[in-house]
Amino acid sequence: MEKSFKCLSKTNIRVTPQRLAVYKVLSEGKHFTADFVYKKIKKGFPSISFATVYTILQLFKDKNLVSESRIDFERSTFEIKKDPHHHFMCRECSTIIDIDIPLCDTLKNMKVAGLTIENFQGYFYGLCKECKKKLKDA
Amino acid sequence: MEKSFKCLSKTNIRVTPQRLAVYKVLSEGKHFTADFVYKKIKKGFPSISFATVYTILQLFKDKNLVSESRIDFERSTFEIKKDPHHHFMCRECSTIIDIDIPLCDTLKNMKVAGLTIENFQGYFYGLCKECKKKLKDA
DNA sequence: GTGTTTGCAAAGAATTTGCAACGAA
DNA sequence: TTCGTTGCAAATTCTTTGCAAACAC
Repeated sequence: MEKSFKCLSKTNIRVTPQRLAVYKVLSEGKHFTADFVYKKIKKGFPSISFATVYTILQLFKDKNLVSESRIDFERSTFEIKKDPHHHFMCRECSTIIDIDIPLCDTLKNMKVAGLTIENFQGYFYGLCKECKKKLKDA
Repeated sequence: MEKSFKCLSKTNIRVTPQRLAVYKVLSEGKHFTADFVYKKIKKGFPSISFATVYTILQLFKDKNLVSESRIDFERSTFEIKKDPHHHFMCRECSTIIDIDIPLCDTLKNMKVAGLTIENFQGYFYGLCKECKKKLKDA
């Protein structure tokens, strides 16, 4: 019936209000810190605990429902798992943006010195459109 | 006279034994955590403080002498700054290995939605040769 | 000499853990 | 009922900070 509910039960985990709440926040499609997810849920669900949010995010990662990124050195961000893509973070406003460029073949089929590559994350840093404008005008 | 000394004074920072020590450890060319650098120095220089190591690593970063990587989500690693390259980390033994493949042109000259890309880090995850063998034999 | 750097201990921030109470199946 | 999940508070880990003493130039 409900989409979030389906996604969760599909992975054979027990569906709880807390898990649904975390999943719904992430379903907005952006990149969120654990802290942000916690605060957002807290509003409509005051009894939720920080530790629970962390536990759930970890569980979702294990079940391949979400992926974690560390483009921001200070803290992890989480997003609903989707097709492989890269990330950009603005050095001014810290906004994280998806970059949907295909991996070039050298990267995709890479075999280096016997390494078995299972996963690749491209992190791009720089200035977003708005911050570039702001800095130029200043 | 000494190579490390030259590298440091070149950037107009004061040359101290602590800074030389940190620089020498990093000069081994691998990827080290702050903790590792601290412990390594501690042996021949027992009075050195953890805070000093962090301060120095930060300074070196500012002066473009070293670069920081967060391929390991848990902690930062530092290495002497060199030509742009990527990193691989083994999911079994956590070893970090440089990957010296050229960026393909799509990545290098990328302009996406008005973003100004200043820096790019490619993080690869998987199994190193040794761990792959170990797992296969087991 | 003087302003910078160090060492210490304490603070901070993100994340994890132990455990009793609670709740989904 | 039963075992998995939650909430809480405390613990851990990494990193930073404030400040007086020590030191490079």
